[in-house]
Amino acid sequence: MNFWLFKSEPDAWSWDQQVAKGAEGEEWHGVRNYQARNNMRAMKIGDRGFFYHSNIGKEIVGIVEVCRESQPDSTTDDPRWDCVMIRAVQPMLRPITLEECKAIPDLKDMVLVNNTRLSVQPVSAEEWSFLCRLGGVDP
DNA sequence: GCCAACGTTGGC
DNA sequence: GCCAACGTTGGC
Repeated sequence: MNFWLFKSEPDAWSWDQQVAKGAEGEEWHGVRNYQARNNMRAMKIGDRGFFYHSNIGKEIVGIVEVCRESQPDSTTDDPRWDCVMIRAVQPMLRPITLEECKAIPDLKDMVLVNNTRLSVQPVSAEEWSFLCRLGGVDP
């Protein structure tokens, strides 16, 4: 299984909205960046990811699961763009801020810390378990 | 609101 | 294929 991180501005799409979608999940549409798209294309059903609030909060707030593999993005006719569907699994018991991640030596290589602009990014297994422990949830 | 980092576009 | 101009993201 691989691990990922999905960024969203809570003004546009928040964790609460994601939770409200329930087990059905929601398309992670609107991504118009090749790197982010390629990351989604690499995802398998059951892969897990962190849900991160950018701009407001700047923290990891929950855990999601890929529930449909990459398919054409329904919000565009442009065939270049597709996206996965994700569903909320559980909230972080304790959200983890970007500030915190930056201060932790074990996380110094995290994409979140080093490439602020990539909206869908990989997370290593080590980073995943570390952050889950920190956030009070099961890896 | 500003600006750094980065991606994309388009002229040559 | 290079690179300047421009647009966007997202932290601060």
